[in-house]
Amino acid sequence: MEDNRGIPARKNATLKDVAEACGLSVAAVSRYLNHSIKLPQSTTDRIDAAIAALNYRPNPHARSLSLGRSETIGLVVPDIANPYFAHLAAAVEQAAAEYGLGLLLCPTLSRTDRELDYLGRLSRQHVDGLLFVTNNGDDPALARALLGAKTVVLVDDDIDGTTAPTIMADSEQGGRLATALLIEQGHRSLAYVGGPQGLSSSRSRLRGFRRAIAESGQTIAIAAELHGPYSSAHGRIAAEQLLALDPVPTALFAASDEIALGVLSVFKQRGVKVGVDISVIAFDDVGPLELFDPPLTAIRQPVNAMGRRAVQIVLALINGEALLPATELLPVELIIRNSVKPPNR
Amino acid sequence: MEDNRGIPARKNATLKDVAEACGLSVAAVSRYLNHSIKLPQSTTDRIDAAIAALNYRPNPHARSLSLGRSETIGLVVPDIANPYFAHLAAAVEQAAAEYGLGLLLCPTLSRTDRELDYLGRLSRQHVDGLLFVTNNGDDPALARALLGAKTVVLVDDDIDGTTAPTIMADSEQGGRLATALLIEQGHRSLAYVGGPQGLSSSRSRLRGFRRAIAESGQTIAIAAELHGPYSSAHGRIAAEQLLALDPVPTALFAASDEIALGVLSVFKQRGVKVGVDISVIAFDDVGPLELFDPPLTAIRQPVNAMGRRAVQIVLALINGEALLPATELLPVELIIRNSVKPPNR
DNA sequence: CTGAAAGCGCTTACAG
DNA sequence: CTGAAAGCGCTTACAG
Repeated sequence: MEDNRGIPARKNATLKDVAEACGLSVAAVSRYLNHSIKLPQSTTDRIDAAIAALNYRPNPHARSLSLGRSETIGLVVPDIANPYFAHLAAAVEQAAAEYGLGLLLCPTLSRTDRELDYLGRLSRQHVDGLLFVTNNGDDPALARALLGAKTVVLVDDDIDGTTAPTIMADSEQGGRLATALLIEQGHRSLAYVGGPQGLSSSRSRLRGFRRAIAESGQTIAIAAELHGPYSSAHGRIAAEQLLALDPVPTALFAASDEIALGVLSVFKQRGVKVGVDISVIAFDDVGPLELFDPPLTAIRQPVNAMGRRAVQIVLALINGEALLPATELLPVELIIRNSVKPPNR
Repeated sequence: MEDNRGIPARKNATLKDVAEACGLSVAAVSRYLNHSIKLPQSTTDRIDAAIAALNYRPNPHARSLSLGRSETIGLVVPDIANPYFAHLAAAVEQAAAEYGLGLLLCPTLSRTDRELDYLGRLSRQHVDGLLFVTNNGDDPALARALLGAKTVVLVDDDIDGTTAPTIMADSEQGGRLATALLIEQGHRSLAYVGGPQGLSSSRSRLRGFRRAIAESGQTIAIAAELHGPYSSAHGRIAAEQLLALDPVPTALFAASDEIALGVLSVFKQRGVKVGVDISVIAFDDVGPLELFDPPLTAIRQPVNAMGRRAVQIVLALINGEALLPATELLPVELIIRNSVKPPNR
């Protein structure tokens, strides 16, 4: 029993130190720690005491090397500064921690080379699994690289030509709900300001948009269907385009919060009153939309549920459990605020 | 030379495989890879070819175990879903990647036990260094644990009684700039809605607030100095308190974006017009404040510079370089928008 | 059940 | 300069 208060340990205790301290073999202690052995209470007490006295904690690298896994997963996202991904990361980390997994952050800035690089880390067992969010789902090189990866779950979007399990929000239903609200409020000239044309998430939101129109039984003009990155820059460009239209549509559905931000900033700048001159509904609902001018109506993505579910599935994959259904769609929710009003023309 | 297109490698190539493939010892290849040897061009070509053919990549755990370091740092933050920390994480990750360091995400939800746990991971060499953001800087247990940690840099706030290098924004200057703007616009009754009283960041912002008042040469009433967590919940409570005052102050300085969000939501709910009934200035400037109603004036923290600088310093610490000045203050910036106007009473 | 020993895949002090 | 070998700290198949 050593007295080590205050003084930083000269050297970390190893399993060997613990074993010696209580007169056992390292194997016995290791087995005890990994719950693969049953020992008499008196012995386990001795081990616990030695661990406490020596302040022993296993070296994770030795463990990883020996085990061939790291008990760490990676979260591959385009940009962690984006509030949507930040929320996703928080949800993922929390779920991962509950399952004893560490989380390595892998932001790609949407660069395919970085995405491939992180996939490489997976095969080197740097991480045991990867939660993969990409805006390059239409890149064949990515799809090819993904084929060899057995413990990847796609989040938020799928990738053409892969069979990896996928967790997504029900984007089509979201697009449908959003558009139905616009129609219900009386709008008859609508625009879709979408994400990248190649991405399934944006295609689904567009499908929902069209479907709500078809289902309405009304004569609705589709003033525009615009595509581009899920960015505020794209939102700004789209807003300019819409304002140049004649007539300007009376309502628009923006496929992400970020796009809506860009749209709103142009409208604000040009004096276009949201909810009066034009109604706007967004998709994601992660920003402080309730504080916007006016508070923004949006479709809320189930970020927490998606993060948690993705962790569960990657863990099942890591443990070699039976294949799960290829794609899971999680329900979205309509959050009504003040940016959708009946048209005033 | 193997043909492995399409087929996932049966097993990852090791250094031994590479060495055998080109008739060298593992030591030679290892040294070459670590740049601690000079080999003839013909030899290095052979090695490079073998590495490419076998698709060799070093096993990071073996390397870490052998080296006693992991080339990974951890970022300890209260909550990654908070936009301020999300931006910080993005900046840190980018800088870390440039220096070849991985980034492990360590969110604490401000729980001291989790903070201590992450500190433990550091001593187990799970990570080589830690960038540490905490709201518990006044907790003596934390300070004690930090004493033994040689490769920690404190970010954003310091911890009482530690000597760890610290990177912070110049909060006092920020508080001073913010308050000076309010005074300059004619306000004579001000409130400070601050962060936790025990935290140096909030104390500094308060110091700046008082200093600007003292320096103004005007007679200024300090209507309130409120303290609480850097959260929107605290902002909401504070807003209620301020509105209950008689007279209500004509302007307030909120010590974080989050606090401002809470304040604004109460004001919105109660019909208090920001910029008309009361002026508001925030601190952080990471949210889309320009889209708020009205666009929010704020002090901008140099998040990118802080993240980058913190990585540089932790790296210097890891490399055992000479101690650097204890605390670095990075300059803040006043971003004028529309939430501060002259008082109308 | 238990322990001695091999093995995970690297790095590097040491001897040639 | 170069290679054989030890060592990093675990886990676990194997033999007792």
